[in-house]
Amino acid sequence: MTRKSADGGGGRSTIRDVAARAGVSAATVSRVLGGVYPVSATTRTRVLRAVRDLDYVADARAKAIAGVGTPTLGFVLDDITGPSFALMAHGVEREATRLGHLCLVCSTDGDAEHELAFIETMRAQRAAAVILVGGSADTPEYRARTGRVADALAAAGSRLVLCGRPPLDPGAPVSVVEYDNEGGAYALCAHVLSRGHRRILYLGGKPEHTTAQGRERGYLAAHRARGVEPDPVLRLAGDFTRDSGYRSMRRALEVGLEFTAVMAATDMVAAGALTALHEAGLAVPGDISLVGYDDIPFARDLHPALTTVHVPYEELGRLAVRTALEWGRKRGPEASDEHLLLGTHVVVRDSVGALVTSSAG
Amino acid sequence: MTRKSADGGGGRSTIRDVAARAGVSAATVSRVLGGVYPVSATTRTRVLRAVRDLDYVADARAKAIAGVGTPTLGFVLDDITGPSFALMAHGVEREATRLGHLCLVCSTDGDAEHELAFIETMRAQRAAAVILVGGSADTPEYRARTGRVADALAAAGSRLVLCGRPPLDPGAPVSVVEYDNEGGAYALCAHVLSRGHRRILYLGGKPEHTTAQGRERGYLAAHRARGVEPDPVLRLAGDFTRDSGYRSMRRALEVGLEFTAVMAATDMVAAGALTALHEAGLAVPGDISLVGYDDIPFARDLHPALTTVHVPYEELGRLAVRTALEWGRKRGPEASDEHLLLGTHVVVRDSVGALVTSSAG
DNA sequence: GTTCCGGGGGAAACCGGTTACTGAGGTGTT
DNA sequence: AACACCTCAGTAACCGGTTTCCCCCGGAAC
Repeated sequence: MTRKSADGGGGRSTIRDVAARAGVSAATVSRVLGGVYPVSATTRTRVLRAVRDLDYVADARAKAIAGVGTPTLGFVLDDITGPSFALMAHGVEREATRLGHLCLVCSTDGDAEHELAFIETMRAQRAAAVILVGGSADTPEYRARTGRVADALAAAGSRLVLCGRPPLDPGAPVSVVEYDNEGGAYALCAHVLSRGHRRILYLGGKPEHTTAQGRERGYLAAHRARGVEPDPVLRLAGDFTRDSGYRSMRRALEVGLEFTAVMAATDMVAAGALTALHEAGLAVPGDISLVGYDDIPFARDLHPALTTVHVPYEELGRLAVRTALEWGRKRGPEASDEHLLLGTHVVVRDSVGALVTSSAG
Repeated sequence: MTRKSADGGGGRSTIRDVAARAGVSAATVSRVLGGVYPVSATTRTRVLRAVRDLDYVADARAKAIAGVGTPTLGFVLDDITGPSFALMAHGVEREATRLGHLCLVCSTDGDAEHELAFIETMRAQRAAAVILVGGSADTPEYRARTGRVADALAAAGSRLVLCGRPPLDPGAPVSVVEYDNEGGAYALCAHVLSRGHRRILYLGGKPEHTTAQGRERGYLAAHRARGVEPDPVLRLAGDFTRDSGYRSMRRALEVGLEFTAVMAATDMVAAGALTALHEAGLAVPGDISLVGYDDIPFARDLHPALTTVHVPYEELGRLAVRTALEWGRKRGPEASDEHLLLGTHVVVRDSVGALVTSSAG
């Protein structure tokens, strides 16, 4: 018994098995399944019968190689566990399947090496596009290497999309869909400053991380626009996790830093910081004001509800795939490298109080 | 100029392009890249040179069809946005890539139709396994249909894995990796009862949802074990979102339900409920005690920190892929349908207080 | 100087599909 | 009755790889 088994439904059957069972050629089976080519009614039913009997499904890889496959799209993120990443991932996935694409996903845990490797895999998969979600370390080598894979992808007719990550060097064949990271931070910090605060503790991320950098820039710019020089002592590095916020806050309290407000780089960080503040017996916003960034769903369930910056993360993800796919369609003329910048807005809740100064300082 | 361009790096080149450029046959290129077959040093360098010049990467689909591809594994979840789903997804993804598999992902937003369609797509992709993550509506038709796709997958040498979802009818060729949903709820509820509470409001999920059912069973069983008959009025349906918790809690308060503690079906629901309680001026746990389920990272940042049930979600995801893949390996002998049940434990924080009754009730 | 051996590489078959080309058979027109 | 035309199905080439089979050629052994 060869592997060309004609058993009823048992095992992976090929189009030839179906053809044999229906007493026709493989081409005919393909045509019946494919749709448009004229096939007589009796043949069609015989073929469909065989297909059903064998529970046949055409091999998608073979179809793909023949040029009629479901297109695929790869996307990479740091860690699906982060709420804002999850939101973007959701947007990407929803829009991709809406447009009939499959999603290959990979998380890197911040490992640039791994990211590059995955992109290479996507190139091998002939993915229609690769979407890089979330910030990254921004070293010159990194930009150069990412630029190179962007070139490789472009040469293969694919496309690299940066989603929520700043552009590479100009000229790199990438599409960029990001939000106004710095502007959001600026507006948020301005809000805190407008309530009278002057010593605002900034709980940041990794110094080389682009998202952290953008938010810190906004923090600094808002200060300077008000004519207050931010104290460098008040800027703490960390990462974007809840635990980092908790630890940083505790340490700040222990070493006796002086501040009346805290601006956390993310809502997660803010959540950890809030817990540390509570544990220290400090009231928010009575004693200390606190703001976050991202407006994750949970932000409003913290106590007090967290004032933060809303970022249209899911929309960002959707736009990333739409951009990638549209680019692929109209490639011909002079497909300029798109760069979309979505707006953010601060959502004021209950976590920042007005600071009444005894005198006009 | 035909499409067989031999340009330097520009565009998708085939193995034949590389062969032509290196002045060898396609077979030789394949052998150089493949590894083991003896190839002379000079030929090897010539081929590698051509590969580099053309920036050639073998088409993964073609390799797959020839039987030497990177295996793929599909996984389906309700909504990546839910923290516990995200945790499982992370586990699945990490373990899959650790074992050298690619991940095709799809979220269904609870649409069973869509779930079935995706599984069919995975069958066409010849996925090594398909992992269904999270609960589902448990109707007889659903079990029957899922059983059928499980059969189809099994016939194709693939495998369906249910992760965090109860088994199908016995005999269905599926692997199950779940946690003790009911047991966790039982322990949690027992804890609340042990602090003196007798009227515990249960904020549940959709009645047909298996996860919701399991937790409710635990709630009921704990009551009965204590000899207290739970008041049906205290069981509210909803879904597993924060908003649902908020709304249900408000409504419960408005209609004047009497209770001294709240057991939310998930931490998300608990978070919404907590905010509603705060807004109503009720202290937790002073006036009302509150517990959740899932132990999502945020649970400890609520105020008060939430007592809840810890579920090893990430481990669950990892185990799901390991189970699936091991099954595929040892298929021969008498690959019994595995069923793993992971334990949970309640983590006591600050959200439930002791109820002092005026007299022994 | 033959024969034998084995290393290295090419031709061709194969994986599982699609599709351009070809041709058989039936119908309609003059 | 002859011819054109249309419908439908089969043959074969192709997609981009891998692998089997076979041959050629150089060196060692006799």
